[in-house]
Amino acid sequence: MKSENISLPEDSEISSDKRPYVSQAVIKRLPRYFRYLRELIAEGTMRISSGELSARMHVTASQIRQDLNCFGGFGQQGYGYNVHYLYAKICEILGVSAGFKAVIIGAGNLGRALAGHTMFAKRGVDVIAMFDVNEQLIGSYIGDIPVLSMDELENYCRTHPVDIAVFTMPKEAATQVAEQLTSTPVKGIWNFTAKELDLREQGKVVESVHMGDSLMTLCYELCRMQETIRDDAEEEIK
Amino acid sequence: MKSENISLPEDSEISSDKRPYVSQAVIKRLPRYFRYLRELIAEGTMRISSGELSARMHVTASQIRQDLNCFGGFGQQGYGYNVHYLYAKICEILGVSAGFKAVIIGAGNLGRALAGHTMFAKRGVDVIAMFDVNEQLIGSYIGDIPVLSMDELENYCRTHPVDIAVFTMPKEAATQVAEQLTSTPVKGIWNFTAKELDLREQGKVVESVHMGDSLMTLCYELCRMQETIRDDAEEEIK
DNA sequence: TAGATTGTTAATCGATTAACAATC
DNA sequence: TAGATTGTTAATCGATTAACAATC
Repeated sequence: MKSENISLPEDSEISSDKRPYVSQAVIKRLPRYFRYLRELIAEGTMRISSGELSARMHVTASQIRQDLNCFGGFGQQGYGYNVHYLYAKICEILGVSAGFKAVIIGAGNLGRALAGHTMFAKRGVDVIAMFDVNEQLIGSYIGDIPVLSMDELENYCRTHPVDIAVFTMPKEAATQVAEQLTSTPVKGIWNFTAKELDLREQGKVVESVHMGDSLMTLCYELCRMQETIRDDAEEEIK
Repeated sequence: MKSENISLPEDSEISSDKRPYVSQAVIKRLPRYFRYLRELIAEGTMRISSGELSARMHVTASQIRQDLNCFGGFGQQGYGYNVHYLYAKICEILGVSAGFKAVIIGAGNLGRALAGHTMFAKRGVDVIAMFDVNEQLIGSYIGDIPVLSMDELENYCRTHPVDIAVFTMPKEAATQVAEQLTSTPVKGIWNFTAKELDLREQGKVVESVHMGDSLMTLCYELCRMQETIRDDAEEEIK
């Protein structure tokens, strides 16, 4: 940063520069960069150009450079990008080293599938507890994660540094649980229920995994495919 | 449709009209319409205008009309949309009545979570079998879905009308299983593994649920939120 | 008929791609 | 220095919104 004697303009520059608008389109692509960079590291690749990466990821080199430059100049002209450095930067942007703590609400199959997944650890998220209404499960452990009673949820979240609540309980409970979390430090909901939640007013972020929507997109594509086959067959007859 | 005596121009019109380009952006929104229409039906609402629906869904009325008109004029001037009719049309577009059959590959927690879900039935997809390598599970039932040996997968898919394979097994197996499916009638892969699959050359559609990406998006938002809080605090000090 | 609301065209906005000067 | 590749600006492309004529 250039040092100037007049500090006022620089100060105001920082606060406006610090939060440049990054479009949702770019944000949604960041995790994909994260995955590919991990792959490159696993392969032992030290450096990569936007051109090489674009070939691998099936996107344009231009887009890669454009995306990365939303957050700063991570590359070097004539050289490309240092894989380790770029990965570190992406991790920083995505909060991998932020030490976020999560609880899973619902210890059914889905909750257990997530609890047993390496996904959280890979992304620096620490799952510290699970909650369920099932008396049979309360007190047990899934891996090394304790299953606690739903009755304790609110109190637990108030007395522990929980950042994220993962919603894997039946969707009927979603609204009520969301309410219980209003006065806790939980700031993010990772929602697997079909219920659409809007907690912006409570100052919480909701990220939903709409599995049903994904399935329907697949079905749509299958329909189009069948149409194409049928049309081609008709074309044949002609 | 207006009837004309000269039929040739009409014929060519149909084949070019039948597959109008529908953007990915529109396609990704269709399942959301599906969900809101189900909600309206459950509430007993018979008719809705694009304006009312837009308020509910937090999108513009213009977008709703634009989206729906990609597939045809489902509304009526001065009236709006008949909820049941529109729902039927959306179902048709999304293949809800196409009778797609699916198999789930991997009877672990995730596979079982999906098997027990109402999601498939609601979308007209019939899960007819599950597959696993675990001898303990083979021969058992999850709900009314039989768990079969992975060894039988290829043969089963060849002798049954399977449209969709759901990938819930460890990601290490993804490529190999995809290969096993090449010569089967399976045309769609619903992929829950972190492995990126491109099976366009084999004429298959892949729809992936990248849960890890979703989690990272949430973490990104949490980071931004914390930044804002910190910045506001600094602002306070000044 | 008058009012409402669609279907559709035109205007705007944003995101992607191309191009190239800067620079390692 | 010459070659390579970034960072960034400008051009293009596509998606969203606005507007309104058509029409129920």
